[in-house]
Order: sequence, then C-alpha cells, then structure tokens
Amino acid sequence: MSGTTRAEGVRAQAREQMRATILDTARDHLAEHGATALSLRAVARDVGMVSSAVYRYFPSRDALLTALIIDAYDSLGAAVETAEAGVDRDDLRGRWRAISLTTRRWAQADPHQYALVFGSPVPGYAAPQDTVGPASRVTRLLGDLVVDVAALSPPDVESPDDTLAEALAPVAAFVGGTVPTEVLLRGIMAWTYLFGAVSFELFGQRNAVIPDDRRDAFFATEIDRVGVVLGLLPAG
Amino acid sequence: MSGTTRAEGVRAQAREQMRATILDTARDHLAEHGATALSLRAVARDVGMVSSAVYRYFPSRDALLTALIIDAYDSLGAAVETAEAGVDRDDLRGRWRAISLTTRRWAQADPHQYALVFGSPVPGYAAPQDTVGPASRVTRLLGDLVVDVAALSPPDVESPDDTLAEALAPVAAFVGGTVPTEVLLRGIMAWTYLFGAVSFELFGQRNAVIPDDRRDAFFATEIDRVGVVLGLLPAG
DNA sequence: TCCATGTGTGAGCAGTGCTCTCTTGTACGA
DNA sequence: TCGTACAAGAGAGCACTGCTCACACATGGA
Repeated sequence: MSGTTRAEGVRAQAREQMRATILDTARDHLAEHGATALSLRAVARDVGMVSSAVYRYFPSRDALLTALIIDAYDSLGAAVETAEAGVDRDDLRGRWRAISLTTRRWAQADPHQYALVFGSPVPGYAAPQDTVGPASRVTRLLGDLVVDVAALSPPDVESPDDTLAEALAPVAAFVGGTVPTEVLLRGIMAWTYLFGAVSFELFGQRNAVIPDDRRDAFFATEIDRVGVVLGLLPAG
Repeated sequence: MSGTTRAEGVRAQAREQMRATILDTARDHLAEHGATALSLRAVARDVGMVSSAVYRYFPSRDALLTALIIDAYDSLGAAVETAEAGVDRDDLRGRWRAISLTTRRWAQADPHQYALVFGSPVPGYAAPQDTVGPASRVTRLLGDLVVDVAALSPPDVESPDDTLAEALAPVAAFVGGTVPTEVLLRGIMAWTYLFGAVSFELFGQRNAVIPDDRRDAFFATEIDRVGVVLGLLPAG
C-alpha cells in the first residue's frame, strides 16, 4: 500500500495485466485467423507461457471467446458513439448515417471480430449475461435516435395493429419516452436492415452482385434509402 | 449393364451410394452439433468405417462441408420454389410472402444448415464455383418477381442516380428483361432485408427484443412492410 | 521471518484432420 | 471363364487441439 492510489495489491495488478496481455494476443489471433481457428495453445505460445498456465486466467476457451465478444461490443460501441456524438443533435439523417457508416467501417476493419458477434453463434455457445451491457451500446444510440425522430418528425400514420404494440413492448421499454408503435417498428426495421446489409456484404453474399468498387457508394445509397423509405427520416 | 437404364457400372453405383450415405450422416451431425463441431472421424464412426476410408470419397473436411453447402442451397431452393409455385402469378404480394415465409421456416427447421450457408463463413474457406448454381435458386425467384413487379406496377419515380445503374449492372444482367434501376434497387433491398431479418432472429439478436411468441406475427408484419414500403409491391 | 497462496511447468488423456502403407475383395477386360 | 488391376477399406502414425492434474517455486502479506 505505497505507490498505488487504490490499495489493489501487487498480485492483483500483475494478474490484471497478464489477463490483458493474453486478451490482446487472442484478439490478434482472432483478427488473423478467425474465431474457430483460435487456439488457446497458440495464444499461450505467443504470450510465452505453457498452455495450462492460461487456464489460471480463463477457465476455458469459451470464456476467452466471451471476453473477446465483450471486447468487440465495446470497441464497436465506442467507435459508433464517437462518430455519432460529432453530429448535430437535430441532424437526424446525419446521426443515422454516422451510426451506419461507422458500423460498416468497423466491421470491415476486423471482419472476424464482427463475425464473432454478429455471425452465426459458436455451436453450443450461449452468450452469457455479461455481454448484454456492452452489446446494447449501438442499440442505445438507435433507440435515442428513434425517440428524437418521434419528437421531431412524428409519423404520418399510426399503426392500426394492436398486437404489434404488444410485440414491441420490450422495445418501447428499452427506448423509453413515449414513442408511437409505428416509429418503433420503423426503428427495428432500420436496425435489422443495417446489420443485414453489413453481414450480407461481409459474408460474401454480394460478391457477384455489386462490383467491389461500387460497394461504398451502394451502401451509402441503401442506408439513405432505408432512412427515408422506412419513414425513419423525412425525405429530401 | 443389365438392370440399370444407364450403363453406369456397379462400382460407380456403389460409390455414389456410399457418398450419399456419408453425406446423409454428415447432415445429421451438422443439424445436431453445428458446422464447426462436425468431425469427419465421428461421421466415419457413425457410417461404420474407419476415418481414413472417408477420404476416398471426400478429399478433406472442407470438401465435405462444400457438399453440405450445395445440399443446403438445393434444399432451400426446392422448398421455396415449391411454395412460390403454388401462388397465382399475378399475386405479387403472395409470391413475396411465400418466398419470405418459406425461407424463414426452412431456416428454423435446421438452423445449423442455415448458418452454414448464410452465417459467417468458415475461416479460410472460400465457396467454390460449384455452389453458385444451387445458391441462386432463391435469388432467381426474387429476380423473376422483380421483373413482374416492373411490368405490373412500374415505380412512381425513376432513380436519378446514374452511377447506381452501373453499380447494379450485374443485377440487371441477372434478372434479365428491362427493369428500371429503381426497381432493381428495391429488389436488392428487399433481398437484403429478408435474410437480415431471418439471420437476426436465428442468431439471437432479437432475443430480448421481440417476445418469442410474437416472432411469427412480427416477421409477417415486417415482410409485408418491406414489400410495401420499399415500393416493391403496391400498398393496400 | 515464515508460510499460505498464487502462478507457472510438464506430463498426460482423449479427441481432431490428414497421410501413409498394407491387404483384400471383386468388377471388368481379355 | 478366368486373372488381375484397381478401388476401397484397415490401421498405424504425426502433429495438433482443449483440458486436467500433480508438482515446484517464488513472494506478498501477516
């Protein structure tokens, strides 16, 4: 209890640092070879210890993957939050664009990390509760956007479907405020489209569909279209 | 050269049957445990031979996976084609619904098979050319639908973007006929949304968003919305 | 100062993909 | 009809994986 502000203990600090080192190395391996090829033994070799020592820090390979997932959510969340924060609050279209384009850019920068989170889940693996917090950072931004959309440009029509409101009750609770069901629906659909488009492109489904050098422009086009056509944003 | 119509040879026939047996067993394993857990040795055990014998039929685990992918595309294609064929040609909305709902149902019936095709690609694995044929069966139906949409209910506005037409040139070539760029764009977006929604739901991204017992209804709602709101189908 | 505890080691088990050599049955050409 | 070439399976083996366990050891904390 001398140098550190928090009396954390030397051991605890060293442990935390070792954990971080392992995680960093694992992230490198993930970026290079993908999730299913991520080998705990290989990570251990890179870190410079024997494989069994890693188990002092992560009880299983799945636990390591879970840590990487939380990591990825946080990384994406931070990137999108930063980009979105730089846009004027009243510029709904700009906020939607910032969220979308940043998500895509982040995904392209590290496809394996994106796939780990938004791709097909690892078999037999159920995301633990620890992941829900970081996972909702992007969703949070979309939720806020939807609230502002409802306030600044209310929908022209109200959704007549009563059961729809019940289906979207969890969503209404999440976004908070009083948002018409119609706007909630449009928000979810925009959310779905965004990740559908990014995944489609990243997972190669568009390979022979949109020429490589047109993908950027096309993504911008479709994202703008989604904003307008789903009534999420005013036309023009 | 006695019983068979085609003089295929006894050996070739036996070989084909053995290949099918292996593939069937592999499909069972896939459905139960998922792609990354699919073990060639385990399949061999189930079939009743030693693992090295399987290599007489599939040169590698990847080759076995490729065969399963082609299989999956064909299975999905057949299911959707059958469903769509049962709808009146003029009923554009009905055709869109049939394609969408059947795709979702098929995906839910065997999530691992869906994930194999539309999930994050296996690392280091690039789908060979053999897969493009079966892969385009659903896309073909959507292409035909788009052509009929263009003929039966032309878009209210033409897309002013010239570069967009260039980006969609491969798509225009695929669907054939003379389809306005605007309709092509809407078709691609509907296609993107469909698989985005199915993937999102199957991969658990909607777990805390839409209650389980509302998913069927919600999917129907969003699919109808996509049809109308993207201008793919007339409102009403 | 002393030792309980946290941390790293290395052997080992059961599994994997894949290669190789060897044997055997039999389909097919002469 | 017969002999054989060849396909097909068996089995051992290599290098890898995740994970467990008994062990050694340094050291932080009392």
